[in-house]
Amino acid sequence: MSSCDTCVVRNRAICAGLDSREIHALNAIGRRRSVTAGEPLIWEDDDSLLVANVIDGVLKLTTSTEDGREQIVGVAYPSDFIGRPFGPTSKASVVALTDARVCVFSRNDFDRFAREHPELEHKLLERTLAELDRTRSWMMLLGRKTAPEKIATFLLEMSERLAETGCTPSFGPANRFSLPFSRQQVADVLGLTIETVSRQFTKLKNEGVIELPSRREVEIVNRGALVALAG
Amino acid sequence: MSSCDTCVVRNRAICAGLDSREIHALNAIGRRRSVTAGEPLIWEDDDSLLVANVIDGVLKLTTSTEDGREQIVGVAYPSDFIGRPFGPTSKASVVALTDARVCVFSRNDFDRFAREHPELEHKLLERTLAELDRTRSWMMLLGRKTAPEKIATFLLEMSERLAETGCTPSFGPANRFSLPFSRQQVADVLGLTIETVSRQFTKLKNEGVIELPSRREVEIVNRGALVALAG
DNA sequence: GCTCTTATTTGACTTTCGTCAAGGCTCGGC
DNA sequence: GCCGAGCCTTGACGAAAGTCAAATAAGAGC
Repeated sequence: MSSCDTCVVRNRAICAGLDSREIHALNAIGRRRSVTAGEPLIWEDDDSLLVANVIDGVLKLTTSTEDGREQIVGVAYPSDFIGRPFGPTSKASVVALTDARVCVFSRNDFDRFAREHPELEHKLLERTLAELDRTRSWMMLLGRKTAPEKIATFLLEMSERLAETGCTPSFGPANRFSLPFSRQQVADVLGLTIETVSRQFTKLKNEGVIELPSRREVEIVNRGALVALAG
Repeated sequence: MSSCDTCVVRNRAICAGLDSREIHALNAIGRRRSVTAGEPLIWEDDDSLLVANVIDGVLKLTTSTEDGREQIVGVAYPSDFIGRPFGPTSKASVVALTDARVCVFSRNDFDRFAREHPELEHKLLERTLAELDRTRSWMMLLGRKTAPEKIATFLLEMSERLAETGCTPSFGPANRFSLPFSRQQVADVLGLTIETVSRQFTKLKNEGVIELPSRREVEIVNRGALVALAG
């Protein structure tokens, strides 16, 4: 039995739509790998040339300047695809935010397989287009929103994306969730400093918009206010 | 004779790789359209549901907040693909920066055609992946770079992208070029205000890094300095 | 339960960039 | 060549967010 048969993201990842023979072939070139929180999967500039599907956990995609400033340019959740098939490798690191399991492929193997399976390429295309949309709306946030707007937008996005992840069919956005990010990582997503993030969180708490039961936990108390603040 | 036969971007756009029968079929569902500078091709939120290839000219992709702040989230040059095939339409406007010619398709027609032509989907996938890379590196700029760094990076990128456009094989980046952007539009690309852009341009001119022969013309005098400033 | 390490919060101060307000320059039309 | 509308530049000022420094709190390991 191939590990794909028991894969929890089998029907949501790009593998969906492949028949059992194809799945078997794909399984033959891939392997499962666990990554512990904080561990890198791909380094910026490395040419390890691998791509992967996220099975479980959350990973960040980052780019950095030489002097160490970091920007998180993407976040990968279960069923998301990671890496850069075809053409040049992109200059981004992938690091696990939580303990994670991924299904990795050598880029060459994956490229070859994909070229032979249009249905897979189509799934990948749809996913990439959706990711581009999301990335572009994040550009608006980075370029034009104020710190309070950024924080509000971020919390709303989190409440949606973390709700999707669950196995139970989601009933809309979650009002309470555990952030997969530290304060510094939130800052790296939003193009802010850790101090500004902290101050904005505190401000929202004092205004009764959110509760912060622990460092990573967030509870949205007044969603309407958050939506209004998001701009 | 189909208009594709004389198309100047025929070998660079996603149409490349299609055989003459396929090109004929694609030609049948598309039509050429001219857009004058400033004219919109797609409105944010409109469901005109069209996609297009850029033949000639430069167009901007923008998103806006309700209160009128604008962010340019992409720039389309000749041979680039515009629009959102498959799935929901993305909330972005497309407006011509210069007079432009595009080859437009109804989204439904295009989707159907693409699903039947894996080679075209593959080209589109490669293009979308490349665009995602570019967009992500722009996120780093928006989130983490200072105004001087943004301006320097912008000028270097312009000198590269505008060089590619020419018919003659490009000999590296152009040192003198005509910006397809007004100052306000440069500000909208970089997440700055028009005043800050103007001040930074003036500063670079005073430092002898660039020359500004006219409003839209830029000459890079000291590329090394610009690279150093870009961070 | 205690201690140590590390993340987070908070405060005071600085810097950068945005805002507001003139003024000047271009370029297209005559 | 002259005129005028719209862009662009410049200056003075203010506000938002960054920096630096210290205090506090939360977990991890014992």
